[in-house]
Amino acid sequence: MQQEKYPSSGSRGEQLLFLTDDQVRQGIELMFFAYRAFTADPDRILENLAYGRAHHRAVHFINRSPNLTVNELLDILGVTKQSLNRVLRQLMDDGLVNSKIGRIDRRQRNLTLTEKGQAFERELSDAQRARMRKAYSSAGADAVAGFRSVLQEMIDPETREKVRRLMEKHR
Amino acid sequence: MQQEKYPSSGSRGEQLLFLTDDQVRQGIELMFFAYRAFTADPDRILENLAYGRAHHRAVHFINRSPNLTVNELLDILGVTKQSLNRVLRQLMDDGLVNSKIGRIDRRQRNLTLTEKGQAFERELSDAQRARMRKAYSSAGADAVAGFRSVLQEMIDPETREKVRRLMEKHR
DNA sequence: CTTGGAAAGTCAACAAGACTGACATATTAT
DNA sequence: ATAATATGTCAGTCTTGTTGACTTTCCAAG
Repeated sequence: MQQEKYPSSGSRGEQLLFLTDDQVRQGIELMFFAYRAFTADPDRILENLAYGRAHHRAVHFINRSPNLTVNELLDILGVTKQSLNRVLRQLMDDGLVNSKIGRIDRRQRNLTLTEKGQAFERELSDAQRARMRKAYSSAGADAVAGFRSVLQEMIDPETREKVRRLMEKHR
Repeated sequence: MQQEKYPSSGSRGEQLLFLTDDQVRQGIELMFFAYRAFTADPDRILENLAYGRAHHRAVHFINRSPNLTVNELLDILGVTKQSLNRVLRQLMDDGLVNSKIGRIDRRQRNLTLTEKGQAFERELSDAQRARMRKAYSSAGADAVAGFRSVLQEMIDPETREKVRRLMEKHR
């Protein structure tokens, strides 16, 4: 969280300054504080509605990829079906999510948001996007490219690939 | 998670392209997946030891700022004292954390890690730092600067200032 | 010097959201 | 016909957060 210090020398050490334990530790702390800020706005909305982060995540990805199946959503979220089922049950009971039997494979359930669900999603993501957009524009386009690149590299290649495939499937 | 598309035109719209909803949504998803990856390595170690993320966080900040008080730690972590107390109790009972009565204000408790606690902290942070360092070196110094800058901007100014003060107090 | 309030600790009850394990049902694939 | 898959559900556990109530210790201002 401290101010970064750029040395003026042209030594080889300078090239790797961003890899010192101290720099890396600062990155770790930034991730902690930034993630908390990142979830703060939707959390505030959710706590008035008897929903939690789990509902937000489900709604986000159903909105993003309409008609995705339960298994695909499980894969994205990385939780157990029992855990997800509780959340989906509530969302369906409250009329935010629809579940249709699959056309091709009738065992599957294709999930979509109802209009009410879409409004809910928009309310949450508007709050979250506002913060993100502000951070983006304060930091500038080059910083955003760097931000994205470091986060990408942090994700395991298998996860990255798995998510990439799912995202393009539901174009 | 999709590939970024840079337009070749020089229009004014280009300047703000990275602020489209789609770009911002991709950033949001990156935060989600990257944070999960970010905590995965320490989580794996913790689950064999009957500890959780809360213990990791406490140990991290006690290591980072030896002799910080319970109140300061509460402020950093943003949880209730009851929640933190349970965690600290376990860590003290297990001989990882020491609590000394404050010199100036005897109501305060100054927290430090025992040698055992330091070893524990190192085990966890080595795992986490390895991923971070790898992401940093793959992405490069410029990307790291951008990464840090965007995360900084995402944090509320008050939090940023609060943490900055604490960090420099325990230099 | 007393008293008010801050810092810390503790107890109890509760909830969200994760987990495991077991089992049921429908449907598809072999 | 049988095996495997996709989904749903019941029951129980764990971590980590919450509130509320209460005590002890201690500093500082009246």
